[in-house]
Amino acid sequence: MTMPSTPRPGGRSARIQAAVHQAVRELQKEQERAELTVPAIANRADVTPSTIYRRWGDLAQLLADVAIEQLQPDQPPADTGSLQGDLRAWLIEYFEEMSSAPGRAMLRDVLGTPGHANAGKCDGFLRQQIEAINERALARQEVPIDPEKVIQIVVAPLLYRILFANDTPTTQAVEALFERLTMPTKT
Amino acid sequence: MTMPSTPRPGGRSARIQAAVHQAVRELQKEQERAELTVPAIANRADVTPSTIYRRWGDLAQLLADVAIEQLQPDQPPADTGSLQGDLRAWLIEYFEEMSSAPGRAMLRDVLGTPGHANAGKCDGFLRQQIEAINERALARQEVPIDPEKVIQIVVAPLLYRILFANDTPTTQAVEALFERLTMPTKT
DNA sequence: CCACTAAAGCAAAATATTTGCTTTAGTGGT
DNA sequence: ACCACTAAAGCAAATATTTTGCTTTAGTGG
Repeated sequence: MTMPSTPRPGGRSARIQAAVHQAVRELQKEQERAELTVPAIANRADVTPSTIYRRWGDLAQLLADVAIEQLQPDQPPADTGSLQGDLRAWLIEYFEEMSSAPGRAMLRDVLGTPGHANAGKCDGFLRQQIEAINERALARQEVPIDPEKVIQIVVAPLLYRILFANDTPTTQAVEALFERLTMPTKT
Repeated sequence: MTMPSTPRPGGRSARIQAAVHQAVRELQKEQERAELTVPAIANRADVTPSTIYRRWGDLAQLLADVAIEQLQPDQPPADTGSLQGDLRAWLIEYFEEMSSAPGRAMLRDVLGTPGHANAGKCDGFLRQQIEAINERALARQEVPIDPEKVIQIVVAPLLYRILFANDTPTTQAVEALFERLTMPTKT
């Protein structure tokens, strides 16, 4: 039932994909976006451009693919000893990352791409992390929080500010929204 | 103090811009995005491609420019007789538009583009419309609503769903969030 | 070890983008 | 009304990119 994302996971395909992804990440750090071109990436990855075009279609889709990979959480949220602590710490860190220039670029790459699959994964990752926090909370006999609520009350407004208002939410702004989660009757 | 967006508003520049914008809108309706290319647009607009490249830089920026123009409200929100009615009606219509395929495409074009100026305009338009509703409310002796609240509580979560969850919010979903605005103590 | 297949390489062709220079349309001064 | 001036458009040659048909290679299963 496991449909592998690459038909031959252990082999050449995977190596090429890794090389191309790494080339993208390297070049993103080294130069302007304007010079981040498919031939340049192919060259750095020691691959022919046609390989990239055939596998990813175009630059936008490749960048979205790389962005998603980087957006994927590599660690579970830190354990601070309580659900509230875990959630607060994770939210602060998450929005610090998303407000940064590279974070914004990743969001652009993911949202600017036609296929919705990528944006959907972002949502998935977010929920996974919240679930992970909830599971730890359950193990501690705490009462879990509705992930949907976290997203609606904290995540969505902050992403709105980053995406539409070009605002960089301060830690205080994150905490202010966080409070609404736990003190639902307060304004 | 008015810095004109085009240096010679009444003249050739404006005509060319109009022709190019219209060409984009026409072609967007007629064909796939893949065939929506700068040379094709130039051809339809009876303009040389280099004009487009020099004025807009590339396809993405041109599309973002056109999207912003279309996102700009052409009418003030409908007058239903009360602030709540105006706001509810406007929100429902707004999210119907944004959930549609063309609406999503416009959001993609705007958000996928590096310069943040465009996304910022979206936020501006939104607030303008809310302000317009508030001004009418004031004229009716009603108490206005904080635009920031509307955005945080209703707009941001719905945009999140459209952008990240590929969800098409129902009218009921819009209304459910709308209620939170006016009944702040309820869940 | 051999046959099979999916994906990569290669190179030529097709497209798109950039660029230097020329031409045109609008602006302001007389 | 004319003339000089300028910003933007047109044009065409030079580059760069993307696409494509075919060949080669690496991994898979028998």
